[in-house]
Amino acid sequence: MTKRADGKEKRSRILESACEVFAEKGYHAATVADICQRAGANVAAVNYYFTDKSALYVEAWQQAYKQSSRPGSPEVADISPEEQLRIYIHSLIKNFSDHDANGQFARLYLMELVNPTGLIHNLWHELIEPMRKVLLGIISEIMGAEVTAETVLFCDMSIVNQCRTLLTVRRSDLEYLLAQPLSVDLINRLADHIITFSLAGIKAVGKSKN
Amino acid sequence: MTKRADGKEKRSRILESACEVFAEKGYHAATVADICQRAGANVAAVNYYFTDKSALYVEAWQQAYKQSSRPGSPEVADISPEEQLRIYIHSLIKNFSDHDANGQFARLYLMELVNPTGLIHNLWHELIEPMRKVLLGIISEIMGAEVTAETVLFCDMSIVNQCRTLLTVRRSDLEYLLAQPLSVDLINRLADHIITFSLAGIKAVGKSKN
DNA sequence: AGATTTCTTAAATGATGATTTAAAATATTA
DNA sequence: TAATATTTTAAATCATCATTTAAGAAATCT
Repeated sequence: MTKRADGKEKRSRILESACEVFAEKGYHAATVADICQRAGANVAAVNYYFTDKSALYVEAWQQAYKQSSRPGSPEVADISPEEQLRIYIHSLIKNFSDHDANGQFARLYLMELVNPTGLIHNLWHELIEPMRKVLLGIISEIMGAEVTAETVLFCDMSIVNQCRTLLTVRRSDLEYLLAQPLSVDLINRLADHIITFSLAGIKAVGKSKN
Repeated sequence: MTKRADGKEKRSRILESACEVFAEKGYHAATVADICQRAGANVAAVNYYFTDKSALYVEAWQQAYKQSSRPGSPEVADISPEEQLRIYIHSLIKNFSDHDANGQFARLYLMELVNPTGLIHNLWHELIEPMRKVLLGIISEIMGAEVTAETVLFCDMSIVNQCRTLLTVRRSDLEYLLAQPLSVDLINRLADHIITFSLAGIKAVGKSKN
C-alpha cells in the first residue's frame, strides 16, 4: 500500500517551525509544544514523524542547512580576491540578517556554538568545515603566500565575527543602538563598513607579518 | 539575636557556582541541582537564600559584574587614543579568555544577548551602556569629529565582536582550529592581531567617509 | 463498498527539575 | 547549660515538558 498524498505536509510544517523555534531559542529553551503549536499540529506528531525532540533537532539542522544559500566559491576566473571578499561578506551579511531560511541556519549554528548540545557532532565537520575553506582561501590569496596559517585564521575570525553582530544582537536592540529601523539600506551600509574595515585590516596584518 | 558567623558562606558558594553554571549553559539549560551540587549545598538552600532560580540568576549577574575588571577609561593625560585602544582591546581579550570571575560576566552577557530571559532588563542599561561609552569615546578620538555616530558605532561593533570570538567558540574547538593549546602567548598574539586589524580598519573607514 | 494503511488526536504516563515543608542540626546569647 | 535563632537536610509536592497509547478520522487500493 502506498503513502497518502497529503502525508508529508504536516511533517514539513513541523520541520519548518522547528527551525524557527530552535533558531530563536536554542535547544533547551525550545519546547515541543511551542513548535507543534506554530505548525498547527498535535504534539504526538513529533513522535510520529521524528521519534524525538533530539532527532527533530538534527533534522531541523539539516533542513536549515539545505535551505541556506551559502556563499559559494565565486567563480574564480578574472575576479580579484578583493572583489571576492566583497561578494563573500555581502552574502554573509545578507544571510545573517535574514530571519527565514538563510538566517535560520546561521542562528542554529551560533546557538550550537555557544551552548553545544552534542547532538550534531557528525554534521559539524561535514557542513561547517567546507564553508570555512572558501573564506580562508580568499584571505590567503589577498595576503600572499608569506603568511602563516594562524594569521589567516585570525583574519577569518575577525571577519566572521564582525558579521555575527547581526546574529548575536536582537533586532530591536540593534535598532535602539543605531536609533533607526533595520532597513535594507542600513544592512548594506553595515556590509560596506565591514568590507572596508576588513580589507584594510587584512592588508595591515599582512604587512606587519613580513 | 544576631546572625551566625558561618552564615553567608554557603550562600556565597552557591552564588559562585551559579555564576559558573549560568555562564556556561545559560539560564534555561542550567539546573538548580547542578548549581547546588557544585556548591556542596542542598537544593533547598537556593530557596532559603535567594527564593528563586530567577532571583539567583539576577544576583549572579550583579555578582559577576562586580567581580569583573572592566576596561576603565585609561587615564587620559598624555596617552594617544591609539594607545588607549591597544590597552582597551588587550583588557577585553584578557577578560574574555578568563574562565573565572572576569570571563563569567562577559559570558553571562553574551548568553543573555543571544537568548534573553527578560530577567535583567533593569540592569542592562545601568551596567552595559557605561561600558560601551568608553570604547565609543576612544574610537571617536581616533576618527576625528567629521564622522557620524553610525560610523563610530559600526567600528565599535567590529571591535567588540572580534573579541567575542573567545566567548563564542569553545576552548577545545578553538584549539582544534588553531592546532595548538590556548596559551597566554596565543591569547596575546590574538589581541595583537585584533589591534592591528582594527586600527587599520578604523583609519580606512574614517578616510572613506570624508 | 469494504479492507487496509496512513494520519491525527485527546488524554495518559513518565521524567526532570523547581519549590516547599517540617524536622534535625548547629551556632549564639544570656 | 538552657533558650533561641539560624542553617541544613531529606523527603514531599508541584509544575513543566517530553513521550506513549489507544482510539478515531481520512486516504488509498481492490
